[in-house]
Amino acid sequence: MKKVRTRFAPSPTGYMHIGNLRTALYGYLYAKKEGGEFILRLEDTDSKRFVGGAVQIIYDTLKDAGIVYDEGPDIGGPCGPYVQSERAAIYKEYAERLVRLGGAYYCFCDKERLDGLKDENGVGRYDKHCLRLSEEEVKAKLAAGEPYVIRQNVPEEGSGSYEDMVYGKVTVEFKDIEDGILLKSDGMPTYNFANVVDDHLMGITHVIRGSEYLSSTPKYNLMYDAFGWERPVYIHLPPIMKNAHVKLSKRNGDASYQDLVEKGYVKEAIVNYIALLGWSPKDNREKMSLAELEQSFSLSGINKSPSIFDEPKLRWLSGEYIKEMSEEAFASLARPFLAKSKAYGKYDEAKLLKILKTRVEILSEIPAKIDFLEEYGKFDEALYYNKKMKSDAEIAKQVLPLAKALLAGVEPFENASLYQAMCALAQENGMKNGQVLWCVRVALTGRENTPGGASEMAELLGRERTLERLDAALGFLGV
RNA sequence: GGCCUCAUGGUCAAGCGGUUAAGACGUCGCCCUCUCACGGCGAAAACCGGGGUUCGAGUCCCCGUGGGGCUACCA
Repeated sequence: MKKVRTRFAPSPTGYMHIGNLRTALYGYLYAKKEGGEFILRLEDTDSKRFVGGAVQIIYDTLKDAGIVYDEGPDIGGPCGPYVQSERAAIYKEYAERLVRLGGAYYCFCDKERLDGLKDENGVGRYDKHCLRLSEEEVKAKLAAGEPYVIRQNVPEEGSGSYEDMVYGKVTVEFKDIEDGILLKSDGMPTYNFANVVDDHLMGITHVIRGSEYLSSTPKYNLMYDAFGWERPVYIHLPPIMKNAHVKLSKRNGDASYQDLVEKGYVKEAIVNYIALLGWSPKDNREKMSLAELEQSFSLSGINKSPSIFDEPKLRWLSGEYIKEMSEEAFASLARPFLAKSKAYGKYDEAKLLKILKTRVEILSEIPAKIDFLEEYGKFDEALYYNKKMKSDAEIAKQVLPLAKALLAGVEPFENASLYQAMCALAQENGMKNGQVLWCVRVALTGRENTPGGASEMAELLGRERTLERLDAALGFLGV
């Protein structure tokens, strides 16, 4: 059995979007699962689309996501170079060979003639005009230095079929395929050609790519056949959609991997989530580490239909990862976001992290959750009202002075003892625990919702600030 | 327009001729509870339509409808 070799062949034209990452992930997972190799190749044959920095983003993203390749531009390998723009001579040689084999031909048609072939809707295929040129004519034109391209010679009759691992049998009539350009006039190959040559030369056994190539695969097979090369196994992936009609893409400003990380989604959750977009394991598990994915990945679990990227679910997964994370791991992930809060550095970090851990799903929620520690000012008395607690501003006027006196002396000034003391206070005054606790919490924070109860908030603020705020709250109430 | 392809709750997604049509997210309700959250329990919610095939169809076939893709000297 031949060793499995898969590849991820992105075009460095910008950010790495989720769909791209998933293609890379599946290629990686399949190779790992089969004990094979995963290769990174850069498809930069279109100089017009080159975007500076895009290559680095690809390296960084893969590395960050834990997708490691065995061969690639930056690490080398036996089939290099792994950058198509550095392989121009190779494509030229193979294109010429394909011409000799009858699978392609030189074409000297200019733009005007080509445009003339199209109808008012811009539809119309090449008419094989230059295929009829004699060998001498071609030689003469070449010698005269006329610009040319090399076109694929697609049969006018018959059809091509192949068995896709996820979509099953796909057949396309040759008459529906145009004689596409393989080698451009600038000497660079088009994707259609480079991809075939490279996949063969790099020993790729399984081609994993988006479904947009489903119907053009027969023409690639025509080339494999003409060269006498073994066709790879094809695995086409359904698209990931932004909504029912639009594919997820950076062009639309949709979330890229980097964006998601910056928003504070846990990386492992992102990888986990995109693995589940278009694929599911036999046992239907959802939360899986990369290592687990490597174990359970299977082609048979790949779906055919497009799936919509659902941020709420990713959010949930991210929260799951946070909850089961160690304190230390959470601390290091949370710190940069903690630093964005005004409260940063002014409170016991361990205590902050503790109350945050079960309340945060994405790290960027952190600042807003603790800003009340530093943002405090007059607030609406209506906050004291709570039907279930049976509390309101009037109750607060009674509770707060008592609480202030009490809290001045509680030792230690910690959650448990504070809670106990406040409950005792409630009892002594014939009140419900909630009446005291609710009022104190509101007085201390000025917020309807806070990441913890009255006693936790008090501990966090410390005695001094707690008493200050109680005073201030009393002042707001006009007491 | 032509060609390829897809179609189970709002979303992801099991199912691969016989099921009360899983599960997860989200939503809603209840419990826990010092708010929020966590945790626990529960509910609502789906086989695009029409023809076949079959004793029996979400599952197979055809047509329709709707979606996506390709139809570039882009990948």
